[in-house]
Amino acid sequence: MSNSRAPANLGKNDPLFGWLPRNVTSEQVLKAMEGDVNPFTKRPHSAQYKKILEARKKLPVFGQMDDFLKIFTKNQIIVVVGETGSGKTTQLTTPSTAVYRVTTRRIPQFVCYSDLPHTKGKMVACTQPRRVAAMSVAKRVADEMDVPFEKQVGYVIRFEDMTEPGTTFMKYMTDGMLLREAMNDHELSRYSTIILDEAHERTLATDILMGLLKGIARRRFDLKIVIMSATLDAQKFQRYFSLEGPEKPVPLFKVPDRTHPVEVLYTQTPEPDYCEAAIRTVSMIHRTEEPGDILLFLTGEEEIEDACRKIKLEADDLLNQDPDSVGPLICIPLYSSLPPQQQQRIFDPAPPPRVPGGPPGRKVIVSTNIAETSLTIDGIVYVVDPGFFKQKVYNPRIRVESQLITPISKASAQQRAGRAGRTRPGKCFRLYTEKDFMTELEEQTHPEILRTNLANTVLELAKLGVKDLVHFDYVDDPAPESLMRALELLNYLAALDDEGNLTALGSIMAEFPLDPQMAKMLISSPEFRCSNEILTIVAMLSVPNVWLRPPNQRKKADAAKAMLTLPGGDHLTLMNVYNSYVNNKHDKNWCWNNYLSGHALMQAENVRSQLLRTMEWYEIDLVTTQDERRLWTNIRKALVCGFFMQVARKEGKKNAYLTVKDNQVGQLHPSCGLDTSPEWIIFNEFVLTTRPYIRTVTEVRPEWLLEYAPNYYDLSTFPNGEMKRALMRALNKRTLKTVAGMGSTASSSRADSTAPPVQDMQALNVSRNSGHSAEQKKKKKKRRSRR
DNA sequence: GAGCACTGC
Repeated sequence: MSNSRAPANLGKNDPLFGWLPRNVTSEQVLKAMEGDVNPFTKRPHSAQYKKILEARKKLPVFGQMDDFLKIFTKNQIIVVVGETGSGKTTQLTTPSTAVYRVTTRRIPQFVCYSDLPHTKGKMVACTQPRRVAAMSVAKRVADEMDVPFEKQVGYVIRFEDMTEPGTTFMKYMTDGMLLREAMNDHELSRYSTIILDEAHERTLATDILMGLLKGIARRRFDLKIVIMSATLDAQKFQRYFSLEGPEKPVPLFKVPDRTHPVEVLYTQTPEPDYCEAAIRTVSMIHRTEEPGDILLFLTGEEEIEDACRKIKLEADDLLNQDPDSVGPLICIPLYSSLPPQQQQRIFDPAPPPRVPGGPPGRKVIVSTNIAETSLTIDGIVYVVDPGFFKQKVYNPRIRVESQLITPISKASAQQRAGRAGRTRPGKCFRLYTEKDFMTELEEQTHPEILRTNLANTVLELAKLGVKDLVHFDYVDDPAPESLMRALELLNYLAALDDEGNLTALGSIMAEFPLDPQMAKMLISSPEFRCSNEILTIVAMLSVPNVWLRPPNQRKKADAAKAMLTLPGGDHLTLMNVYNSYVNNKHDKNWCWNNYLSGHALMQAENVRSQLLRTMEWYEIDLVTTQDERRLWTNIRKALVCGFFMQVARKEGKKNAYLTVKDNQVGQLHPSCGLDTSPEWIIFNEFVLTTRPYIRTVTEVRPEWLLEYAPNYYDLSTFPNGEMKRALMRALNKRTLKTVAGMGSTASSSRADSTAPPVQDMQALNVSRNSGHSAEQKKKKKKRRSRR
């Protein structure tokens, strides 16, 4: 075991070195905590720390730390739950002045005092599902341990590595980040203990990490694992992590989470319209309940904005009618696509009384699920819970993801209610009956792995060295159809060979933080001499929508968008927007005047430079063709290399398109910037909203499909129909051209190989397709005449 | 002629 990462100032004679980390007792930890010198920095404890320590000493809660250390030292894997209480109320046990409560937050610190990762050149990792949590918790823990932030205690999230190699031993990180590390270090050998926090959220990354860690634990006896979760899942994890079989569950440590009691009220009868009922309830609280802020949960942007308007109207009416008994009210919307500055408004104080001594004001926050876990707002006393949220569901049969408004789970309902009791006792109004709560709501929200497209995950698993994806030890097995769809896609992309093994190309694809289609397109793009452009397009496709469309300025916003739109296709328009943004020196005012989200564009720039670093690492050239006439054609060919499975052909009239092989009918989305409706298109998304829509589209030529995706467009296996006939016509045209003297090229030989290795892609020849430019000119002329 | 729940790499 190497000590190279241990701080240099730690000598062999250090008393800490003599500790047996696995047998540490609470007395030893207390001694270390109370000593003059901080054992982690070797510097004197700060005055502030000593003051806190004095207060701690008065509290008889150290017994729990002892219990934890006993369990932790004796076992390789344990589950820790924070009991949020159940049933109608939660108990208030100790006053909130308690300085050294044992909470789930403190567990990683106890782990450090016991594990002493810095003495053996290792680290303790603690994962979080969200970036903000990783950052803020790391900061707090550094303070509590009396060590400098971003030194001994640091964090790693995408774009930000706030750790110091050799010094940091307590590392907070997002779950996705640890998964990335595992791709290149399958044993996670840098860590002596790994803590998975918020495991009950069951994010895709946490689920995969759980499977990996269980495997690593069998090989690395020196690795300890702590799973932290809400109560409801505990038994499941205890059984899952048992290396000796589910009848011998791993030990559980319970931490009481202290919050204020929340009174939960149900409606007597079901509410037919939850939005209307929600507004009515907020109004009722405002009229009849004690002062205190309100949090209302709705499902999406439109609902929220609408509710805010109505609540404000009603409250203003009330204020005018009866200024002596009700105070003023502000209503603040909260959802993730709001610019950060507007999100900050939730921390504004409630408005003051209209006249001195009059009834106090009230703040109402109308929010999506974001306020359920990601953002905490102090001062909330009333929660209004209609019982719904929007959930992503994936249909592997037609390969479509959509958002559905669905009832929440009991666990979610409990979490929402808890938001009312953070500062003082509160009330939660559930807009459904108690009977429905008991009988209709599921215990838990379905884990993400059951509801999502697994293409990315399967590629990650392959890169993680998992040989048998179907029999991998999942906490919950994903749907076999989803796995099959993912394997199929990755095979067509040549990331996996016919035996399901990772190819050289697939290995590089996995290194990019992108969907496999986009990674493939980016890696292929130098062959078309347009990697510079594809890089931009990929970055733009990786960030949220850049187009702003404020409800009262839609026409202006649409006009601004039209100015930046290129008729060639939405992908080209995205590139144009990015280039204009850069040419205008990243000016926020320029963004604002053009109804563009400066925030999203900044993100795109960030993503672009991150991807560029990966490209450089793998020596993928950044090039732009000198022949401008061909640039757009080449970009579209590169699109085909990644997205050949997302192609549709025009069918009949009215902009209806039929997707290749999946046979789904969809319309061009109204946001689409094409000025014609071409026969063949390639699309980025097929979305199911009020109708099936095809979004972000660009015209392609059928002969490119045959040429760059010969396996998928193998006409001998293609289902009969108009689509096949159209492709046959294209094939015949191409054969004629080839015979006419362009000479045989790599494409004909490639048609038979299943998974072209990376170097084979060098064989793609760009110079062959000059024949199309004449056709395109004709088309342009046609377009112009129609205007 | 319409939306984008929320994360994460």
